[in-house]
Amino acid sequence: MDVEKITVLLVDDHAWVRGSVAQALSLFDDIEVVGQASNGEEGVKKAKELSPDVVVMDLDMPVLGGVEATRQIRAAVPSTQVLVLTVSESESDLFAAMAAGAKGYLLKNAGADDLHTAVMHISQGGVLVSPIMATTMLTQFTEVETKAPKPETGLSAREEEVLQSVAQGASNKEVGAELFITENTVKTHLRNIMEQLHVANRSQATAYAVRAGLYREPDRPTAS
Amino acid sequence: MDVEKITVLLVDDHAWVRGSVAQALSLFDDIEVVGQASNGEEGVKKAKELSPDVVVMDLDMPVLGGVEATRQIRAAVPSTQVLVLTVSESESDLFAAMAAGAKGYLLKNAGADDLHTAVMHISQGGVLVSPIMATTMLTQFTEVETKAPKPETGLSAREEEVLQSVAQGASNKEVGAELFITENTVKTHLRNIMEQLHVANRSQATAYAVRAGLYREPDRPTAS
DNA sequence: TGCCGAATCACCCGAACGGGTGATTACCCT
DNA sequence: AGGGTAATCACCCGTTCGGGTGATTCGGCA
Repeated sequence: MDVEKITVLLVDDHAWVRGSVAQALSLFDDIEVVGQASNGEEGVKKAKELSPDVVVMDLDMPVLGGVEATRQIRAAVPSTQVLVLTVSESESDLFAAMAAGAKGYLLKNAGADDLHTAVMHISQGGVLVSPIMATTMLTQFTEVETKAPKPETGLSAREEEVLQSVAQGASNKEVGAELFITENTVKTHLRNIMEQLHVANRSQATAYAVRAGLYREPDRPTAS
Repeated sequence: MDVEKITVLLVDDHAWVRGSVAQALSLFDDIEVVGQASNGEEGVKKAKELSPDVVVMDLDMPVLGGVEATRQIRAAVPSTQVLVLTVSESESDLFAAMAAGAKGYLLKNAGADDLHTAVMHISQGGVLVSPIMATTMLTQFTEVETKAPKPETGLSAREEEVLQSVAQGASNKEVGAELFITENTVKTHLRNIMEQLHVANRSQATAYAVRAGLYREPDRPTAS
C-alpha cells in the first residue's frame, strides 16, 4: 500500500540543520526528502511546485518567517501539511504556528525517531506537539474549552473596549475619540491585544472579536 | 536510561479488549501492564493504589464513565497520565475527555504500533490525538465555526475569493500570492468590494465576511 | 459588430498601521 | 514599603492601506 514514499520539503536557513534532518530522515525508507529551502519565501515557492506531503519548517528565518510561510503554504497547497521544527519554546510561537495551520510542533532536540514518527503521523492528518510544549498547549486548550458562559478573552476590560471599537472598523484615531484616550494609547492597547490573541493584524483581531461575539450589533451589512 | 518500564493500567468493561490491548503492548519491552479494571470506579481505585505511568481508558463503561474516571484519576494521581482508547468519534467525547485531563485520544482501530507510540509519548508528558479526531480538535483550537447556509454577497466569484483571504488577515500582497495576481489587482478588487459592501476599511470587510460565514474551510479532506 | 462587465495591472500619494522603545501614574496585593 | 499590573502617552520608522486615475484583455450579448 505505501509504495509511495512520504515526500518532505525542508525549510531552514541553516544548511547544516537541513543536512542533519535530511540525514536523519534518510534512515527511514518510507520518507523521501524531495526539496530544501533556506528561507520562508523560497519555502513557499518550492512547496507550490513540489506539493510535498509534509513541510518541515523552521520558524526563525530571514526574508519570510516560518509562521507566515506556513500560513501561505496552507492556503496555497492544502494537501501539504506543515511540521514546525524549532528551538523556540515560546508559547506564542507555538500558537502562532498552529493558528497559521501547522499540524505539528517539534523542538530541535528531538531524535530521528521522533522526527520520523511526527512526519508520518502528520502526513496522515494527525497533529503532534513536543511533550514540553504539549502541556502548554493543552492547558490553553482546556482553558478555552472550559470557559463557556461569558466570552472570556483573557483581555483586560479596557482592551476589550478597544477591540470592540476596532472590530467595528474604527481607525486608531476614532477608537481614541470614542474612549477618550490618545491614538498612541490605542496603538499600545492594540499591540497588546494582538499579542495576547496571537493574531498578526487588525483584520484577524476583528475576525476574532466577531466570532467571540464581542461586538455590539450596530450595522447590518446589506449587499444591495 | 529506560531501565524502568512504563507502567500501564487498562480500564475497559470488555475483557477481550483488555486482553488484546495487553497482548499488543506485550510486544514492546519498554511497557508493562501492571493492572486492569472493568469499570471506571474500579479504575480510579486501582490507579490510586498502583500509580501507573499511563492509564488506557475506555469511555463507555458502566458504574462510572471514562470521562469522570479520568477526572478523578487526574485529581487524585497527578503523575498518572490518561490515554483514552475508544470507538467514539464524537467531538463532544473528545472534548469532554480532554477537558477531564486526558492527554491522548486514540480510536480502537489503532494498531499496536500506534498504541505503543501513544503510550510512550504520553508518559513523557505529550499529548496525542488520533488523526481522524485531530482535524476536529485543531478546528476548535483555531476557532473556526461551521455554518451550513451559503452566503449571498452580491460579489463576483473572484471578489469573494479576495474577501475570504482578507478576512483571514492576509495583506494585499499575501492575497495576491494566494490567488496568483498582483497586489495592484487585489487593491482594485478590494476597493470594489468595500464599495459594494458599503464599508470603509478592511476590518469592516472582515467583520462582514465573518458574519456572513464567508470563511474558508481550513481543511476538510478525509473525515473518514 | 460594437458595447459592457469582469478581471487584470500600473502609478501616485497621503493617511493609517505595526512594531520597537521608553516613560509616568495609579492601584492592588503582600 | 515594595512589587506587579493596568492604563496612559510619546517618538520614530518602515510598511501597508485607501483612494484616485487610467489602461488592457476577454467573453457574452444585443
